[in-house]
Order: sequence, then structure tokens, then C-alpha cells
Amino acid sequence: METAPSKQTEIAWVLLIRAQQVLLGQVEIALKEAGLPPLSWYDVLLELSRDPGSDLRQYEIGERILLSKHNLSRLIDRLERDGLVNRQACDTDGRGNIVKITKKGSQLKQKMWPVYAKTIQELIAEPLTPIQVRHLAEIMNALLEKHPVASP
Amino acid sequence: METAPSKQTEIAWVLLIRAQQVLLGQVEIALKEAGLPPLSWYDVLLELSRDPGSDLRQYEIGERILLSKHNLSRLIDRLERDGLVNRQACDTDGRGNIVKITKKGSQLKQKMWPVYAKTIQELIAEPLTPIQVRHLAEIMNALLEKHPVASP
DNA sequence: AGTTAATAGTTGCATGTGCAACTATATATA
DNA sequence: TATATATAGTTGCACATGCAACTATTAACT
Repeated sequence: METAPSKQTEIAWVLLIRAQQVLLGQVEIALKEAGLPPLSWYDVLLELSRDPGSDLRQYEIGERILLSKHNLSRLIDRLERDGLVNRQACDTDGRGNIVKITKKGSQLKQKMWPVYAKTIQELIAEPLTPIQVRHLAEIMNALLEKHPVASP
Repeated sequence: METAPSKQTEIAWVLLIRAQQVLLGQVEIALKEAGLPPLSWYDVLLELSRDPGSDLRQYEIGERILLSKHNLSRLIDRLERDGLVNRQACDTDGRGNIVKITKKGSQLKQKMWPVYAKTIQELIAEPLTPIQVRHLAEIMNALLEKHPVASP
């Protein structure tokens, strides 16, 4: 075991995992209590409405929210079943789909954001000083740096 | 939306979620590549071997690794099926189980640790300065403070 | 052009997870 | 003591996820 992590590293790791688990759980609880769907739905709706034309290829969504394609395929199924998005054939690539957010999807996104935002505020901003918030972002950036998320 | 999070808070949140997702994924990949079972198995084995007598009530494990009881019930099923733990009736509480780690369970835990440790080292210690590691632990502690994990 | 390899997306299967209902025992209360 | 309530654990069901196999189309190579 030539490169054993220090005790400090170990502690930081455990706390990171634990914190994320608890915090994400709190968000899901808050959404559920408000009668809203899970966070993964919001992630998709957000990515779709972020883009100028409000549409994306399916794989682009997958890259952004870090979801494998089979998994995403079925998530989009659920969203489509609920009338929140539409799938359309892609002109320029016969294999592909274009996913478009619907009016209803936009409305749901609008409805979810305040709940989500309030929870983030309570979970991050309130327990931390502004400096800690900045440090948190910096540290997470450093942790992510070596792990390219989407292909270049 | 009277308490909207600041842009900084939002960024920190997104990075936190993303980092945890990527890092945990890396650990699971490392374990899988080494032909080892998922991290959740290690968590249970660790808790069991941490305790003096190397045994715990089932609900105690659940509290420590933050897993709901039905879920834990089946995780223990899998571990037991693989001969890594044993369930025994509890003398002092007729409803309860005592879970004991087996020799084979200890051996698996020993085998998993180096893989896990190496990954933690690479994921946390290498990208961060020692000061950042300390800050990380402090910040995670602050985030967890308001969210009691086990009942008192 | 024609074959091969790569990519986008879907589907079947096994596994994992959340929720509610259920059994059995323990604790509290009248 | 009798009844109500809480707790430990399991199980059935629905849903979500990972993996491998599959189709269809595009890009790469000869």
C-alpha cells in the first residue's frame, strides 16, 4: 500500500461522500414534498431551455447531465410520456433525435426552480461563509479538473 | 423567490454535485476493474469490522451508512449469500438480527481497501493542496452540521 | 464505390432502490 | 393486565440503472 491516503484525506473523502448524499437527499425530499418530480427531470428541462433554440440532440443532453445513453433514453421516455418534451427526427443525422421542451415542460421547470433554489440556499449559502462558498467552488473545480466530463 | 441563491452559491452547488458524481463513479470503476464488488459492500464490511466484537445490529449498520432498512435488508441478503456476513438471532431483542462479519468477509475487505485507498489518494490528495484538503473537510462538516444523520 | 468501423438511439435482462404493507416483538399507557 | 403504539426486519411492487446486444445511419479506409 505504497500510496495510502493520509488520515486527513480519508476524513475529507468520507465527509464529501456523506455530505453529498445527505444534501441531494434533502433536495429530493423538498421536491417530493412539493409534489414535484425528481431532480433528474429538472436537469434535462434546464439543459433544454438553456440552449438558444430550446432543443438539443439526445446525446448532448447525456453529456451535460452525465447520464449514459440507455439511461437517458428512458428518462426522455418518461418526460415525453408526461408531455414535457418532444422527440423529433433530426434533419442532418438520420440516426439522431432532436429533443424539444414543450410549453408544459417550461412551466414545470419554472415551478421546480423556486423549490430547488430555496433548498440550495438553505443547504449551501446558510451554513457557509461567502469565503467558504468560494473555496468550495474552487476545490470542486480542482477535483474535477483531471476528469474530463464530455469529449472535447 | 425571496431567498434566491447567489450565482456563487449556485455554481458551488452544481460543482459539488458534479464532483461527487464523477468521483464516486471513478471509485466504482476502479473496484470493478479489479474484479471487486461495489463500494456499498465495503461500507458494510468496514462498519462490521470497526466494532470491537465485529458485530452490529442491522439497524445500526443502516444508521451508519445511511441506508434505509428495506434496502439494507437486501444488501445484507447479498452479502450473506456470498458468505461475507452471518445473520444471527439477537438475545436481548427478539425482533432483531445481529450481523457478524465472516473470515471471508474480512478477507474481502482487506482486498478492497488498497484499491479504494489508491483511488481516494488519486482523487483527493493529488489534485488538492493539504490546506485545501483541510478546508474541504471543514466545509463538508459545516454542510452536515444541520442534518443529523442518526437519531440521538 | 465497397467494406469496415464508429456513433445515436432503443430494448431485454439482471440488479438495485424507494415505498407501502406486513409480521413479530418490545415499550408505553390506562 | 390489557390495549395501544413504536420499532426491527422482511417482502411485493413499481421504478430506476447498468450492461450487453441490437438496428440504423454515418464516417473512415482501401
